[in-house]
Amino acid sequence: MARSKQYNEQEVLEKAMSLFWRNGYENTSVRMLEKEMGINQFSIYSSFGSKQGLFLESLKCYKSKVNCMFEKFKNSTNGINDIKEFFYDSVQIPIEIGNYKGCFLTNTYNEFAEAEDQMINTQMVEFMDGIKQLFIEKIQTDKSKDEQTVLKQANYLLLAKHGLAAASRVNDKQEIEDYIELTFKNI
Amino acid sequence: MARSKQYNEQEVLEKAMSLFWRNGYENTSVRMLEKEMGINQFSIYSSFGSKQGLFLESLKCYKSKVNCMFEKFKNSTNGINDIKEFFYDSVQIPIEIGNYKGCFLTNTYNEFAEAEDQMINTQMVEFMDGIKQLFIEKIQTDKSKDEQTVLKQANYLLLAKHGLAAASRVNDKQEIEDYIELTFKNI
DNA sequence: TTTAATTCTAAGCGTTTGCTTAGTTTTAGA
DNA sequence: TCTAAAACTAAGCAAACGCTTAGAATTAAA
Repeated sequence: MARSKQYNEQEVLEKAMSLFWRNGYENTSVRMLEKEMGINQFSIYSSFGSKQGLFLESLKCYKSKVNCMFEKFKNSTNGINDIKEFFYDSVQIPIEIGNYKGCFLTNTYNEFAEAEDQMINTQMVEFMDGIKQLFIEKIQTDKSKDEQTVLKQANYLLLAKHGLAAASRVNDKQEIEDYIELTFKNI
Repeated sequence: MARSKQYNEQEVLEKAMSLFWRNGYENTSVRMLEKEMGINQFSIYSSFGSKQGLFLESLKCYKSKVNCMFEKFKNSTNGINDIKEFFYDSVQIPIEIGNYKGCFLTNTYNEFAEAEDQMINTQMVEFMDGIKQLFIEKIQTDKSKDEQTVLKQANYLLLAKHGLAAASRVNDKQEIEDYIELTFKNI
């Protein structure tokens, strides 16, 4: 009936993700994506609809890659210590996946912090709220803490996690480790 | 001999600064600057040379605006407590100056974190190194701390300050306050 | 009042952006 | 083998980008 695709959508999507991860959304042009993905603009648009569509798929692709980390985090039962482990993982795992610095999701959160893109903003807020909720649950396992303390600490750790993701793009391993250790001394 | 300028360079520079502050470098076009500054592109280029030249002047302009905060920080003599006060000021002062969220310099640091712009990168590294050095001096006023502890804590606070600046663009006053208080709890 | 230096306006330069489309090639079913 | 649907190539679209320039308007010194 018809010709079949000469590329694998998952494969080219991973290449797109890697490029978006390195450069961010605005600093990645469709021409750059063509080269990285090894397919023509027509193919990009027929498979993913638009640059934004491709970006959203790239975010999903990244999420599934780091999902094991979230699962480990959810399923552990050591309260605050799980959060600390999660901090270490969230620096290490992205390096293992793509050898790129920083978390693709948090980089995106920063890039779109005050932009008006509704689709991407929704994804980001969901992501951050999800993490915050997990933090709250972990902190609550210490029954001696009242509700206000739990919320304050969850909020503190969320901002610290956010700062960590920014730092992991620039700072070295030792600096990152010192930062995490001192962050949890305050809890 | 010749016609005189119909605008004040300092006045239009402050308007440019305000626009760059709100939108960042890449998301501010020369057309937008024209409107905000109220002068023609020709005038922008004859006064500031290039978009980058105008941006560098805007950074300088911002620096001079927040200089009082740095002076207060340098001249205080309460060690760690000065740093905490500096954290509070660095959230509050930018709001007082321009009613915009976040620190223009740190926003810029983030935007150019992995860019190749030499001029702007130099300015940013200088800025961050300056703050780090001040942190070290403040922490050293506690003679009980050995050199390694001083450096670790300085590094920790620098990353925290960085995270704070990002957070101040998004989070509310109470969240910011909780964050600062917990950051200094065990220092 | 003339003159020449400078500022101003506004059009337009070449390049890059995201995206589309005309036209060719491939390929599975009739 | 023929046909039609899908995938491909490559050229090109309008808009926006940073920046320049031709020419008119202004103004202080001669």
